[in-house]
Amino acid sequence: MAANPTARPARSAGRRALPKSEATRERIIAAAAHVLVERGYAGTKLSDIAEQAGLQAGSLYYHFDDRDDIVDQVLRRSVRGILQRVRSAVEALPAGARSFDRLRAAIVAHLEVILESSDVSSAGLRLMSQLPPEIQRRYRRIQRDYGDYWHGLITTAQQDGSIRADIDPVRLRLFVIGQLNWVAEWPRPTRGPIDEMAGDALAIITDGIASGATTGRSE
Amino acid sequence: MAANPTARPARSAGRRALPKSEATRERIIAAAAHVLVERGYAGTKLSDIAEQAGLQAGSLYYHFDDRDDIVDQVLRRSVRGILQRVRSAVEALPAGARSFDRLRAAIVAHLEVILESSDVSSAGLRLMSQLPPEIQRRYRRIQRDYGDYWHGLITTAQQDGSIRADIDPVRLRLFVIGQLNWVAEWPRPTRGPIDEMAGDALAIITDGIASGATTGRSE
DNA sequence: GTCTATACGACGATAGAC
DNA sequence: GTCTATCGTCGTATAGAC
Repeated sequence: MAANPTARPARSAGRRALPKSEATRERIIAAAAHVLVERGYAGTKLSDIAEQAGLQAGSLYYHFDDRDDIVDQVLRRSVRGILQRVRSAVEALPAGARSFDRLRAAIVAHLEVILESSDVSSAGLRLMSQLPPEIQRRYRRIQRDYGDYWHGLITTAQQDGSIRADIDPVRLRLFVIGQLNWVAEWPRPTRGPIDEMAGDALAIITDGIASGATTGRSE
Repeated sequence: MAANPTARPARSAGRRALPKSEATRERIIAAAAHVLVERGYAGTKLSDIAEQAGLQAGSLYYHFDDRDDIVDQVLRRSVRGILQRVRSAVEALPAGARSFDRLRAAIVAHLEVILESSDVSSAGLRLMSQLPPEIQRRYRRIQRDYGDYWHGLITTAQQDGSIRADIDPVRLRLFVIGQLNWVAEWPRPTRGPIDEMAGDALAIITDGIASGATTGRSE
């Protein structure tokens, strides 16, 4: 609504052809994600975003319509980014990979994203509940896509018998993803190297915490 | 700091002897918890709390010093309540209960609290990250007690071999509790009856999602 | 594109009537 | 105890200089 960049960057040959402002736009989004995760939706002030991005509060309005517009962009990239990462991790597997391994790859990828860029990516996961209904609506659509993707992985694995089928696939998914998502809330000191964390998570999720046979599933 | 109830309620015989105002104080705390969970820390306005509690914003100051005082009370009760519930659930077991069963009882109790009073109880769990450092500090002490209690349950079970010992007890705890905590974020429709939810959670946590032997722990 | 200055509204907190 | 003002502060958003 504000910007009207009549001309794209003069030379598109260089290395990437970034419209001059597009770059700071990204900086702002990254900054906003950081503040959002730390302060929550309502606690995110434009002045904080601006400071984090290295400019003045008023300048934000050159790049975005208003506060919610910024939030919107963050959320959109958040889940979209995770979906891409997870999907490409799964598709990177050899052609005939077993459904169980595809699920494992998804689990690891999901956790990796959270641990790596805990800002931009995990923002969407944690803010959902406190968002104003309107934003929540728009955003839920994107998140549903992600849920659907997982749903496919899980039901497939259940059908070919590689994972237990006695639990509703939706709940199973929510329990598993939830366990991973909560890692974003862990105090930094308790976290370990990504590969260790992934290994532990996988071990618990696939095999459980019971040692060997002690189980006792029937109660 | 404001109130100075010179006289306790005249008759203490009745049924409970509630200092007249003590009752509304509780209403306010419950209301605040509700708003906090829905809007986040910064998004919680006094006017919302007041409305939810059935009085005017200004009236809140008769019962509390300021906004943060209210938040403080909510958080304090939140984790304190969960600890009590979980502890009493564990202690309700027969004297010589196996460590594994004690852990199971804790898992179920923790989940139950979240599912029942998703407001007051889960408030503390979800707000931690977005709280201003000062409040966070005071509050972390209480939460540490809760973590310690779990730590005891887990290390004991690891030592007597009833649960796997190849995963750091702290991480094991965080993964398990995290999985349960995230249930508070589930959309209502996806949740089921408490006992079903508890059964599923227990099954996944203890036995994992892999079907029988397919495991593949080594990678 | 980014700045400074400012208008405007919203919310926390206080004062005093009832 | 709870209400109805009201003040002061802070944050969003706009305007206009650079």
